[in-house]
Amino acid sequence: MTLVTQTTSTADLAKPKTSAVGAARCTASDLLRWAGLGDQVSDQTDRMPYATRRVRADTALVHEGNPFEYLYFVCAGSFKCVQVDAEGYEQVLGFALHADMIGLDGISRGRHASGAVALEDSTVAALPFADVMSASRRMPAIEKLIQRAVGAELLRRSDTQYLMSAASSEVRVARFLLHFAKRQNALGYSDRRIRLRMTRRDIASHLGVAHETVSRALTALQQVGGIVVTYRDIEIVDAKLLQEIQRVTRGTWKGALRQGGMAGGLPGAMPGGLTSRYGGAGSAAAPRLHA
Amino acid sequence: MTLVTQTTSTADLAKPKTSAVGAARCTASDLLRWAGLGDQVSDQTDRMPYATRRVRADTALVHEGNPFEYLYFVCAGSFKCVQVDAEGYEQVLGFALHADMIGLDGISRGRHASGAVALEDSTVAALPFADVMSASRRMPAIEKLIQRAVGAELLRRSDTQYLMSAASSEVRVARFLLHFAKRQNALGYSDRRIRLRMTRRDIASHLGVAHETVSRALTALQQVGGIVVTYRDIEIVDAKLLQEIQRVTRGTWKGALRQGGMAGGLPGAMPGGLTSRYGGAGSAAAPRLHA
DNA sequence: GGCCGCAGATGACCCAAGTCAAAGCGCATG
DNA sequence: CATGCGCTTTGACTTGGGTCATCTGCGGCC
Repeated sequence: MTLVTQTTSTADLAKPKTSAVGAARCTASDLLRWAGLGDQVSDQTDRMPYATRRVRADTALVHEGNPFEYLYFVCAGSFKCVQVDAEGYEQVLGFALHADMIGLDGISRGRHASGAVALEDSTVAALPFADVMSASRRMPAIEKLIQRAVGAELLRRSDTQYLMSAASSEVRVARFLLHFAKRQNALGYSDRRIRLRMTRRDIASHLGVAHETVSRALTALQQVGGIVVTYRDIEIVDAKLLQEIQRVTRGTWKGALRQGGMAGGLPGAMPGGLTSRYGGAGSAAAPRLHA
Repeated sequence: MTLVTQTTSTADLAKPKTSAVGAARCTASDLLRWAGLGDQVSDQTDRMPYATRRVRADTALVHEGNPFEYLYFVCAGSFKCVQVDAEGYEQVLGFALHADMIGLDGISRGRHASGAVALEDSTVAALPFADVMSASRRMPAIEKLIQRAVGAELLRRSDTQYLMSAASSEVRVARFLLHFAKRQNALGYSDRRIRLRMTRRDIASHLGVAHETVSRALTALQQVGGIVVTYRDIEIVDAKLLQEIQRVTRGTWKGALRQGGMAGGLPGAMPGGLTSRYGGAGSAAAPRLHA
């Protein structure tokens, strides 16, 4: 789904430079600090100014197919990385958060293999690739930064394949949430409260399911007491349960948890529930939103 | 599917060094030539000897979780890259062919995020990562080699996500075949005759479907005249048709080809055939392609 | 040479999830 | 403040493909 027509996004893409709504300067030291390599900062790293760009929500930072010139380091905000197929459908390859690198997939062919669209107003450092390479030859800290970025990117791709390898949609969603929480946690945020910046459609595309299915899966996970959903705010109330669900690659997790391991059984609100499809008998305390 | 128990593969994994059935030496020049960068060879690149290892079919070159020390360059043969999940199921992340690099995903954490198992008797060059990095600092050709390897790896991952983003299993298989043919072609082999070294299960795992479904999809693609299947030898007899099928991301390709574009309809060998499951009311003029 | 085991193909059955439809809500815009 | 569009959720219906089961054929092994 998510047929790309002339939505706001694409409309904005048309205007060349609109996406940059501001510019500033930062140095390699800033990069290192942002990347959590603050201890590697030396005085020489300070003499490497790079431009930063502000990118408004829903505008493209990188266009698929455009020449590869810059690597972008996410200083603030978040992006979705997308490919549009021949039929015009948008495939979400992944999400780039703070301290992630965007554009690495342009290295091999000199053209960006995927596009990047801001999910919120964001700031990136634009690093001319040639400069980065020469800098990394001179400065070990920069080399390390690049290595880490590349490694992280590869890991993210593996993780995505892991997400999509799950048979059940609820398992995919559970994995996505846990994975997302872990990434947020690594950035210093809570690992219990997830603030999703992307739509259900984006998540669905990323997981390879229909967007309605994502909705249903979230509802189901909420009904068994694993999470509390408030629009794009997700609170993980039973990480252990999610972990159990997430482990199930084949078949339905209900069966697996029932008979097999499952530490402490299912939490409170579910006696014989989950019958019909997703909890059937409903009940389970009318989950008010807007907590 | 593909529950990893004590199969031959795993049994072999147990024995430490068994996988290496031979060793030899090669130089950086050899690497560059293998990688198609022969014109970059200079006399200084000759002074970099690396060990090569022979890996027997069904034995592991890299074990998931083991310390990351070497990058492996595939000199001959092919591998499957796998992750084993908590339940013991094997997920095939991708296939490494001649001139591909194995082990890059160990960079970020210092441990291999995935394993690699030889699909046939193969030969790799084992490159100590530290050496590679220092060499690339001194020799632009090596730096380029690494860059290309990283870029190629990232592209392969994108391609995999593209494979798995297709809704229909037949489309996934069509994409896989075309993708595989293209890779073989880039290595100088025919782009019409595909010699699969992996089992249907491996393919199925890679595509995220059941292995029976891969069988059925191959049969279906054969019945519409797109390919001819002889065990693990696949001949692409109508690339154009496969291309059309491959484009369809959502829904069934039959519908899409019927009504929509589809250059010339379906080829000869299907009068009323494919009725039961795969073709429905048939009809709609069956003009041959093969333009 | 005969046996065993695994790869592959195919049929039968059924359910998870895709598709279509509709309704509520929120946010942006004029 | 009114309007409208898109995000989200939920229901009903349909089906692709997962699962289970069987059969064949090839290859390795004793």
